[in-house]
Amino acid sequence: MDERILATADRLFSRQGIRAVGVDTIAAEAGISKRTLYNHYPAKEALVVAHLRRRYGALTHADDRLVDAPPAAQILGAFERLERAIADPAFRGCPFVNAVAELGVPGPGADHQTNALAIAFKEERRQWFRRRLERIGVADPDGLATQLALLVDGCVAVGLVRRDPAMARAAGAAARTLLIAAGVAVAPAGSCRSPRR
Amino acid sequence: MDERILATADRLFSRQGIRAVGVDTIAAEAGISKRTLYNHYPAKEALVVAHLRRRYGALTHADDRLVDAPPAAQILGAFERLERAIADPAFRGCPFVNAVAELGVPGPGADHQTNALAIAFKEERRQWFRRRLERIGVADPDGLATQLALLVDGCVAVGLVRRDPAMARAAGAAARTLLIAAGVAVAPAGSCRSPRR
DNA sequence: ATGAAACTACACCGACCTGTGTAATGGCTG
DNA sequence: CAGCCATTACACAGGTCGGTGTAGTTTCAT
Repeated sequence: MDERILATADRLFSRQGIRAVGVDTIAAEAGISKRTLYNHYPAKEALVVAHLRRRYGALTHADDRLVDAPPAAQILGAFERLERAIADPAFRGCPFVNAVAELGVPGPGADHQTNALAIAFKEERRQWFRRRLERIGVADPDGLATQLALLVDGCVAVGLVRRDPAMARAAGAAARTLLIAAGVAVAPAGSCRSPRR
Repeated sequence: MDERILATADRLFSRQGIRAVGVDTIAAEAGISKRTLYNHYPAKEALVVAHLRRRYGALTHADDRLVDAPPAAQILGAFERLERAIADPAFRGCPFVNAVAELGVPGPGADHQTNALAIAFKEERRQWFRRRLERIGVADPDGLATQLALLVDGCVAVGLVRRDPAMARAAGAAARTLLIAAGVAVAPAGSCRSPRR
Protein backbone atom coordinates (compact mmCIF):
# COMPACT_ATOMS: atom_id res chain seq x y z
CA MET A 1 0.00 0.00 0.00
CA ASP A 2 2.76 2.38 0.96
CA GLU A 3 4.42 1.23 -2.20
CA ARG A 4 1.46 2.14 -4.35
CA ILE A 5 1.21 5.56 -2.75
CA LEU A 6 4.90 6.19 -3.20
CA ALA A 7 4.87 5.05 -6.81
CA THR A 8 2.01 7.43 -7.53
CA ALA A 9 3.72 10.30 -5.75
CA ASP A 10 6.91 9.55 -7.65
CA ARG A 11 5.15 9.77 -10.96
CA LEU A 12 3.23 12.94 -10.18
CA PHE A 13 6.07 14.76 -8.46
CA SER A 14 8.38 13.99 -11.35
CA ARG A 15 5.97 14.96 -14.08
CA GLN A 16 4.44 18.07 -12.59
CA GLY A 17 6.72 19.19 -9.80
CA ILE A 18 6.32 18.87 -6.07
CA ARG A 19 4.33 21.98 -5.27
CA ALA A 20 2.12 21.52 -8.29
CA VAL A 21 0.72 18.25 -7.00
CA GLY A 22 -1.83 18.31 -4.17
CA VAL A 23 -2.45 15.51 -1.74
CA ASP A 24 -5.97 15.12 -3.11
CA THR A 25 -4.52 14.38 -6.52
CA ILE A 26 -2.08 11.86 -5.13
CA ALA A 27 -4.79 10.07 -3.20
CA ALA A 28 -7.14 10.02 -6.17
CA GLU A 29 -4.45 8.75 -8.56
CA ALA A 30 -3.42 6.09 -6.06
CA GLY A 31 -7.04 5.01 -5.77
CA ILE A 32 -7.32 5.61 -2.05
CA SER A 33 -9.03 8.16 0.13
CA LYS A 34 -7.19 11.18 1.39
CA ARG A 35 -7.70 9.98 4.95
CA THR A 36 -5.87 6.73 4.22
CA LEU A 37 -3.01 8.65 2.71
CA TYR A 38 -2.66 10.68 5.88
CA ASN A 39 -2.78 7.47 7.91
CA HIS A 40 0.34 6.31 6.08
CA TYR A 41 2.23 9.59 5.89
CA PRO A 42 1.74 12.25 8.52
CA ALA A 43 2.23 15.14 6.11
CA LYS A 44 3.01 15.94 2.54
CA GLU A 45 6.58 16.71 3.45
CA ALA A 46 7.05 13.15 4.67
CA LEU A 47 5.77 12.00 1.32
CA VAL A 48 8.31 14.18 -0.44
CA VAL A 49 11.16 12.83 1.66
CA ALA A 50 10.02 9.26 1.08
CA HIS A 51 9.83 10.01 -2.63
CA LEU A 52 13.42 11.26 -2.62
CA ARG A 53 14.61 8.30 -0.55
CA ARG A 54 13.01 5.96 -3.02
CA ARG A 55 14.76 7.67 -5.90
CA TYR A 56 17.95 7.58 -3.95
CA GLY A 57 17.81 3.83 -3.61
CA ALA A 58 16.72 3.24 -7.19
CA LEU A 59 19.30 5.52 -8.77
CA THR A 60 22.21 4.70 -6.53
CA HIS A 61 22.37 1.05 -7.51
CA ALA A 62 21.14 1.46 -11.06
CA ASP A 63 24.63 0.92 -12.48
CA ASP A 64 25.64 -2.02 -10.32
CA ARG A 65 24.59 -4.71 -12.75
CA LEU A 66 27.82 -4.64 -14.74
CA VAL A 67 29.80 -5.27 -11.60
CA ASP A 68 31.75 -8.10 -13.22
CA ALA A 69 32.93 -6.03 -16.17
CA PRO A 70 36.28 -4.23 -16.02
CA PRO A 71 36.03 -0.88 -14.20
CA ALA A 72 36.60 1.24 -17.29
CA ALA A 73 33.80 -0.58 -19.09
CA GLN A 74 31.52 -0.05 -16.09
CA ILE A 75 32.20 3.66 -16.19
CA LEU A 76 31.54 3.98 -19.89
CA GLY A 77 28.53 1.69 -19.48
CA ALA A 78 27.06 4.17 -17.03
CA PHE A 79 27.13 6.83 -19.72
CA GLU A 80 25.46 4.50 -22.18
CA ARG A 81 22.73 3.85 -19.65
CA LEU A 82 22.42 7.61 -19.28
CA GLU A 83 21.71 7.87 -22.97
CA ARG A 84 18.83 5.42 -22.64
CA ALA A 85 17.53 7.17 -19.54
CA ILE A 86 17.36 10.52 -21.31
CA ALA A 87 15.54 9.03 -24.26
CA ASP A 88 12.82 7.82 -21.92
CA PRO A 89 9.85 10.22 -22.19
CA ALA A 90 9.31 9.84 -18.44
CA PHE A 91 12.76 11.24 -17.75
CA ARG A 92 12.48 14.42 -15.73
CA GLY A 93 16.01 15.32 -14.78
CA CYS A 94 17.54 14.83 -11.37
CA PRO A 95 14.84 14.65 -8.69
CA PHE A 96 17.22 15.96 -6.06
CA VAL A 97 18.27 19.00 -8.02
CA ASN A 98 14.64 19.61 -8.90
CA ALA A 99 13.56 19.35 -5.28
CA VAL A 100 16.28 21.67 -4.04
CA ALA A 101 15.46 24.19 -6.74
CA GLU A 102 11.71 24.01 -6.18
CA LEU A 103 11.69 24.00 -2.39
CA GLY A 104 14.05 26.95 -2.40
CA VAL A 105 16.48 28.06 0.23
CA PRO A 106 15.65 26.28 3.49
CA GLY A 107 13.75 28.47 5.87
CA PRO A 108 14.50 28.69 9.59
CA GLY A 109 15.04 25.17 10.89
CA ALA A 110 13.23 23.35 8.12
CA ASP A 111 13.92 21.53 4.89
CA HIS A 112 17.50 20.61 5.66
CA GLN A 113 16.65 16.99 4.96
CA THR A 114 16.07 17.52 1.26
CA ASN A 115 19.37 19.26 0.73
CA ALA A 116 21.23 16.69 2.80
CA LEU A 117 19.68 13.91 0.75
CA ALA A 118 20.72 15.65 -2.46
CA ILE A 119 24.28 16.11 -1.27
CA ALA A 120 24.47 12.49 -0.18
CA PHE A 121 23.23 11.30 -3.53
CA LYS A 122 25.71 13.36 -5.51
CA GLU A 123 28.52 12.21 -3.28
CA GLU A 124 27.41 8.59 -3.54
CA ARG A 125 27.66 8.67 -7.30
CA ARG A 126 30.97 10.43 -7.19
CA GLN A 127 32.29 7.67 -4.96
CA TRP A 128 30.90 5.10 -7.35
CA PHE A 129 33.19 6.52 -10.00
CA ARG A 130 36.05 6.88 -7.55
CA ARG A 131 36.02 3.25 -6.45
CA ARG A 132 36.32 2.10 -10.01
CA LEU A 133 39.02 4.60 -10.84
CA GLU A 134 40.99 3.45 -7.82
CA ARG A 135 40.74 -0.13 -9.01
CA ILE A 136 42.09 1.01 -12.37
CA GLY A 137 44.88 2.85 -10.63
CA VAL A 138 44.70 6.34 -12.12
CA ALA A 139 46.81 9.07 -10.59
CA ASP A 140 43.98 11.20 -9.14
CA PRO A 141 40.87 9.06 -8.70
CA ASP A 142 39.07 11.63 -6.57
CA GLY A 143 39.52 14.50 -8.99
CA LEU A 144 38.66 12.44 -12.03
CA ALA A 145 35.60 11.03 -10.28
CA THR A 146 34.40 14.57 -9.65
CA GLN A 147 34.85 15.41 -13.32
CA LEU A 148 32.93 12.34 -14.48
CA ALA A 149 30.14 13.08 -12.02
CA LEU A 150 29.95 16.61 -13.39
CA LEU A 151 29.50 15.22 -16.87
CA VAL A 152 26.64 13.04 -15.67
CA ASP A 153 24.93 15.92 -13.90
CA GLY A 154 25.39 18.17 -16.90
CA CYS A 155 23.92 15.57 -19.17
CA VAL A 156 20.97 15.07 -16.85
CA ALA A 157 20.31 18.79 -16.58
CA VAL A 158 20.50 19.58 -20.27
CA GLY A 159 18.71 16.31 -21.07
CA LEU A 160 15.70 17.64 -19.20
CA VAL A 161 15.31 20.71 -21.37
CA ARG A 162 16.55 19.28 -24.65
CA ARG A 163 15.89 15.57 -24.89
CA ASP A 164 18.70 14.76 -27.27
CA PRO A 165 20.69 11.52 -27.24
CA ALA A 166 23.57 13.48 -28.76
CA MET A 167 24.03 15.12 -25.36
CA ALA A 168 24.52 11.76 -23.68
CA ARG A 169 26.87 10.63 -26.43
CA ALA A 170 28.88 13.81 -26.00
CA ALA A 171 29.08 13.14 -22.27
CA GLY A 172 30.29 9.62 -22.98
CA ALA A 173 32.84 10.90 -25.47
CA ALA A 174 34.12 13.45 -22.98
CA ALA A 175 34.38 10.74 -20.30
CA ARG A 176 36.34 8.61 -22.74
CA THR A 177 38.72 11.47 -23.48
CA LEU A 178 39.23 12.15 -19.78
CA LEU A 179 39.93 8.46 -19.12
CA ILE A 180 42.41 8.26 -21.97
CA ALA A 181 44.13 11.43 -20.79
CA ALA A 182 44.47 9.76 -17.39
CA GLY A 183 46.24 6.82 -19.02
CA VAL A 184 43.34 4.38 -18.96
CA ALA A 185 43.14 1.91 -21.81
CA VAL A 186 39.55 1.99 -23.05
CA ALA A 187 37.81 0.10 -25.81
CA PRO A 188 37.24 2.09 -29.02
CA ALA A 189 34.06 4.13 -29.23
CA GLY A 190 30.85 2.24 -29.87
CA SER A 191 32.42 -1.11 -29.12
CA CYS A 192 29.85 -1.93 -26.50
CA ARG A 193 26.82 -1.07 -28.51
CA SER A 194 27.78 -3.13 -31.55
CA PRO A 195 30.44 -5.52 -30.28
CA ARG A 196 31.72 -7.15 -33.49
CA ARG A 197 30.48 -6.49 -36.95
CA MET B 1 9.13 50.51 -12.80
CA ASP B 2 8.99 47.38 -14.85
CA GLU B 3 12.62 47.02 -13.95
CA ARG B 4 11.98 47.17 -10.24
CA ILE B 5 9.18 44.63 -10.51
CA LEU B 6 11.33 42.30 -12.55
CA ALA B 7 14.29 42.61 -10.22
CA THR B 8 12.05 41.70 -7.30
CA ALA B 9 10.53 38.78 -9.14
CA ASP B 10 13.98 37.60 -10.12
CA ARG B 11 15.14 37.58 -6.56
CA LEU B 12 12.07 35.87 -5.15
CA PHE B 13 11.70 33.32 -7.93
CA SER B 14 15.34 32.37 -7.62
CA ARG B 15 15.39 32.10 -3.86
CA GLN B 16 12.09 30.38 -3.24
CA GLY B 17 10.97 28.89 -6.52
CA ILE B 18 8.35 30.10 -8.95
CA ARG B 19 5.26 28.44 -7.54
CA ALA B 20 6.27 29.28 -4.00
CA VAL B 21 6.05 33.02 -4.62
CA GLY B 22 2.65 34.65 -4.86
CA VAL B 23 1.88 37.84 -6.71
CA ASP B 24 0.96 39.53 -3.46
CA THR B 25 4.45 38.89 -2.17
CA ILE B 26 6.05 40.21 -5.33
CA ALA B 27 3.99 43.38 -5.22
CA ALA B 28 4.71 43.92 -1.54
CA GLU B 29 8.45 43.35 -1.92
CA ALA B 30 8.54 45.65 -4.93
CA GLY B 31 6.76 48.30 -2.90
CA ILE B 32 3.79 48.63 -5.23
CA SER B 33 0.16 47.66 -5.09
CA LYS B 34 -1.00 44.41 -6.61
CA ARG B 35 -3.15 46.37 -9.03
CA THR B 36 -0.15 48.21 -10.42
CA LEU B 37 1.65 44.94 -10.87
CA TYR B 38 -1.23 43.63 -12.94
CA ASN B 39 -1.22 46.85 -14.95
CA HIS B 40 2.34 46.07 -16.03
CA TYR B 41 2.06 42.32 -16.47
CA PRO B 42 -1.24 40.74 -17.45
CA ALA B 43 -0.64 37.56 -15.49
CA LYS B 44 1.90 35.81 -13.34
CA GLU B 45 2.94 33.67 -16.27
CA ALA B 46 4.00 36.80 -18.16
CA LEU B 47 6.09 37.74 -15.16
CA VAL B 48 7.75 34.34 -15.22
CA VAL B 49 8.55 34.62 -18.91
CA ALA B 50 9.91 38.13 -18.44
CA HIS B 51 12.01 36.86 -15.57
CA LEU B 52 13.49 34.13 -17.75
CA ARG B 53 14.10 36.55 -20.61
CA ARG B 54 15.92 38.85 -18.26
CA ARG B 55 18.11 36.02 -17.07
CA TYR B 56 18.66 35.00 -20.64
CA GLY B 57 20.05 38.39 -21.53
CA ALA B 58 22.13 38.70 -18.39
CA LEU B 59 23.65 35.23 -18.57
CA THR B 60 24.16 35.06 -22.31
CA HIS B 61 26.56 37.96 -22.43
CA ALA B 62 28.12 37.47 -19.02
CA ASP B 63 31.32 36.06 -20.51
CA ASP B 64 31.74 38.59 -23.30
CA ARG B 65 34.03 40.93 -21.40
CA LEU B 66 37.18 38.99 -22.20
CA VAL B 67 36.45 39.26 -25.90
CA ASP B 68 39.96 40.50 -26.66
CA ALA B 69 41.72 37.60 -24.98
CA PRO B 70 42.72 34.54 -27.02
CA PRO B 71 39.82 32.08 -27.46
CA ALA B 72 41.28 29.37 -25.25
CA ALA B 73 41.75 31.88 -22.44
CA GLN B 74 38.17 33.05 -22.88
CA ILE B 75 36.94 29.50 -22.54
CA LEU B 76 38.93 28.79 -19.41
CA GLY B 77 37.99 32.22 -18.11
CA ALA B 78 34.34 31.23 -18.33
CA PHE B 79 35.02 28.35 -15.96
CA GLU B 80 36.79 30.65 -13.56
CA ARG B 81 33.82 32.96 -13.60
CA LEU B 82 31.69 29.91 -12.90
CA GLU B 83 33.68 29.30 -9.75
CA ARG B 84 32.93 32.80 -8.51
CA ALA B 85 29.26 32.47 -9.46
CA ILE B 86 28.86 29.29 -7.44
CA ALA B 87 30.51 30.85 -4.41
CA ASP B 88 27.89 33.61 -4.45
CA PRO B 89 25.30 32.81 -1.76
CA ALA B 90 22.59 34.11 -4.08
CA PHE B 91 23.46 31.47 -6.65
CA ARG B 92 20.45 29.25 -7.24
CA GLY B 93 21.42 27.02 -10.14
CA CYS B 94 20.18 27.42 -13.70
CA PRO B 95 16.91 29.35 -13.75
CA PHE B 96 15.88 27.64 -16.98
CA VAL B 97 16.44 24.13 -15.70
CA ASN B 98 14.67 25.10 -12.48
CA ALA B 99 11.71 26.54 -14.35
CA VAL B 100 11.35 23.52 -16.62
CA ALA B 101 11.58 21.17 -13.65
CA GLU B 102 9.14 23.16 -11.53
CA LEU B 103 6.56 23.94 -14.19
CA GLY B 104 6.52 20.30 -15.21
CA VAL B 105 5.61 18.74 -18.50
CA PRO B 106 3.72 21.33 -20.57
CA GLY B 107 0.01 20.81 -20.46
CA PRO B 108 -2.24 20.99 -23.53
CA GLY B 109 -1.22 24.05 -25.52
CA ALA B 110 0.51 25.89 -22.70
CA ASP B 111 3.95 26.50 -21.30
CA HIS B 112 5.89 25.79 -24.46
CA GLN B 113 7.54 29.17 -24.14
CA THR B 114 9.49 28.26 -21.04
CA ASN B 115 10.92 25.14 -22.56
CA ALA B 116 11.76 26.93 -25.81
CA LEU B 117 13.56 29.63 -23.87
CA ALA B 118 15.54 27.04 -21.95
CA ILE B 119 16.55 25.24 -25.14
CA ALA B 120 17.56 28.52 -26.76
CA PHE B 121 19.68 29.47 -23.79
CA LYS B 122 21.50 26.15 -23.68
CA GLU B 123 22.12 26.31 -27.39
CA GLU B 124 23.31 29.90 -27.17
CA ARG B 125 25.97 28.98 -24.68
CA ARG B 126 27.00 25.94 -26.69
CA GLN B 127 27.48 28.18 -29.70
CA TRP B 128 29.47 30.59 -27.58
CA PHE B 129 31.97 27.78 -27.00
CA ARG B 130 31.75 26.65 -30.60
CA ARG B 131 32.62 30.04 -32.08
CA ARG B 132 35.78 30.20 -30.00
CA LEU B 133 36.72 26.62 -30.77
CA GLU B 134 36.30 27.31 -34.47
CA ARG B 135 38.59 30.28 -34.19
CA ILE B 136 41.14 28.04 -32.50
CA GLY B 137 40.72 25.51 -35.28
CA VAL B 138 40.03 22.29 -33.40
CA ALA B 139 38.94 19.25 -35.37
CA ASP B 140 35.38 18.97 -34.03
CA PRO B 141 34.28 22.33 -32.65
CA ASP B 142 30.64 21.35 -32.39
CA GLY B 143 31.26 18.17 -30.44
CA LEU B 144 33.78 19.75 -28.11
CA ALA B 145 31.48 22.72 -27.54
CA THR B 146 28.76 20.32 -26.44
CA GLN B 147 31.13 18.66 -24.02
CA LEU B 148 32.23 21.96 -22.50
CA ALA B 149 28.63 23.09 -22.18
CA LEU B 150 27.85 19.84 -20.38
CA LEU B 151 30.61 20.56 -17.90
CA VAL B 152 29.15 23.99 -17.21
CA ASP B 153 25.65 22.61 -16.72
CA GLY B 154 26.93 19.86 -14.48
CA CYS B 155 28.84 22.34 -12.39
CA VAL B 156 25.79 24.58 -12.11
CA ALA B 157 23.53 21.69 -11.11
CA VAL B 158 25.80 20.18 -8.49
CA GLY B 159 26.80 23.67 -7.37
CA LEU B 160 23.20 24.28 -6.35
CA VAL B 161 23.07 21.36 -3.94
CA ARG B 162 26.68 21.41 -2.78
CA ARG B 163 28.15 24.88 -2.90
CA ASP B 164 31.74 23.82 -3.30
CA PRO B 165 34.34 25.73 -5.34
CA ALA B 166 36.12 22.41 -5.83
CA MET B 167 33.32 21.47 -8.22
CA ALA B 168 33.99 24.49 -10.40
CA ARG B 169 37.71 23.86 -10.30
CA ALA B 170 37.13 20.25 -11.34
CA ALA B 171 34.99 21.48 -14.24
CA GLY B 172 37.76 23.85 -15.28
CA ALA B 173 40.34 21.08 -15.01
CA ALA B 174 38.20 18.79 -17.13
CA ALA B 175 37.76 21.54 -19.71
CA ARG B 176 41.50 22.03 -19.78
CA THR B 177 42.07 18.31 -20.32
CA LEU B 178 39.53 18.22 -23.13
CA LEU B 179 41.16 21.22 -24.81
CA ILE B 180 44.61 19.71 -24.54
CA ALA B 181 43.32 16.42 -25.92
CA ALA B 182 41.97 18.38 -28.88
CA GLY B 183 45.43 19.80 -29.54
CA VAL B 184 44.85 23.25 -28.07
CA ALA B 185 47.81 24.91 -26.40
CA VAL B 186 46.56 26.23 -23.07
CA ALA B 187 48.33 28.12 -20.31
CA PRO B 188 49.25 26.06 -17.26
CA ALA B 189 46.64 25.74 -14.54
CA GLY B 190 46.15 28.75 -12.30
CA SER B 191 48.05 31.06 -14.61
CA CYS B 192 45.14 33.44 -14.92
CA ARG B 193 44.43 33.76 -11.25
CA SER B 194 48.01 34.58 -10.27
CA PRO B 195 49.62 35.77 -13.52
CA ARG B 196 53.32 36.17 -12.62
CA ARG B 197 54.78 35.73 -9.23
C1' DA C 1 -5.59 75.28 -13.29
C1' DT C 2 -7.06 71.36 -15.70
C1' DG C 3 -7.20 66.93 -17.32
C1' DA C 4 -5.20 62.55 -18.27
C1' DA C 5 -2.62 58.82 -16.73
C1' DA C 6 -0.72 56.21 -13.21
C1' DC C 7 -0.97 54.58 -8.73
C1' DT C 8 -3.05 53.14 -4.17
C1' DA C 9 -6.02 50.85 -0.82
C1' DC C 10 -9.16 47.48 -0.24
C1' DA C 11 -12.71 44.41 -0.81
C1' DC C 12 -13.92 40.51 -3.22
C1' DC C 13 -14.22 36.22 -6.13
C1' DG C 14 -13.82 31.27 -6.95
C1' DA C 15 -10.57 27.89 -6.76
C1' DC C 16 -7.30 25.29 -4.52
C1' DC C 17 -4.27 24.10 -0.66
C1' DT C 18 -2.91 21.03 3.63
C1' DG C 19 -4.81 18.81 7.22
C1' DT C 20 -8.59 17.04 10.55
C1' DG C 21 -12.87 15.16 12.44
C1' DT C 22 -16.42 11.80 12.08
C1' DA C 23 -19.48 8.24 11.20
C1' DA C 24 -20.23 4.30 8.39
C1' DT C 25 -18.39 0.24 5.98
C1' DG C 26 -15.60 -3.44 4.86
C1' DG C 27 -12.75 -7.53 5.72
C1' DC C 28 -10.13 -10.48 8.70
C1' DT C 29 -8.99 -13.25 12.73
C1' DG C 30 -10.04 -15.22 17.00
C1' DC D 1 -20.43 -14.36 15.93
C1' DA D 2 -17.67 -10.63 18.02
C1' DG D 3 -14.15 -7.57 17.92
C1' DC D 4 -10.68 -5.07 15.65
C1' DC D 5 -8.45 -2.56 12.30
C1' DA D 6 -8.08 -0.40 7.93
C1' DT D 7 -10.51 2.09 4.78
C1' DT D 8 -14.13 4.96 2.95
C1' DA D 9 -17.00 9.13 2.01
C1' DC D 10 -17.68 13.57 3.22
C1' DA D 11 -17.75 17.81 5.43
C1' DC D 12 -15.06 21.31 7.17
C1' DA D 13 -11.51 24.51 8.87
C1' DG D 14 -8.15 28.13 7.94
C1' DG D 15 -5.36 29.75 4.63
C1' DT D 16 -3.29 31.10 0.13
C1' DC D 17 -3.64 31.34 -4.61
C1' DG D 18 -4.28 34.25 -9.12
C1' DG D 19 -6.97 37.79 -10.67
C1' DT D 20 -10.61 41.66 -10.84
C1' DG D 21 -13.48 45.70 -9.68
C1' DT D 22 -13.82 50.17 -7.78
C1' DA D 23 -13.30 54.46 -5.90
C1' DG D 24 -10.09 57.75 -4.43
C1' DT D 25 -5.47 59.86 -4.73
C1' DT D 26 -1.06 61.31 -6.57
C1' DT D 27 1.80 63.02 -10.36
C1' DC D 28 2.79 65.79 -14.06
C1' DA D 29 2.72 68.07 -18.54
C1' DT D 30 0.23 71.38 -20.77
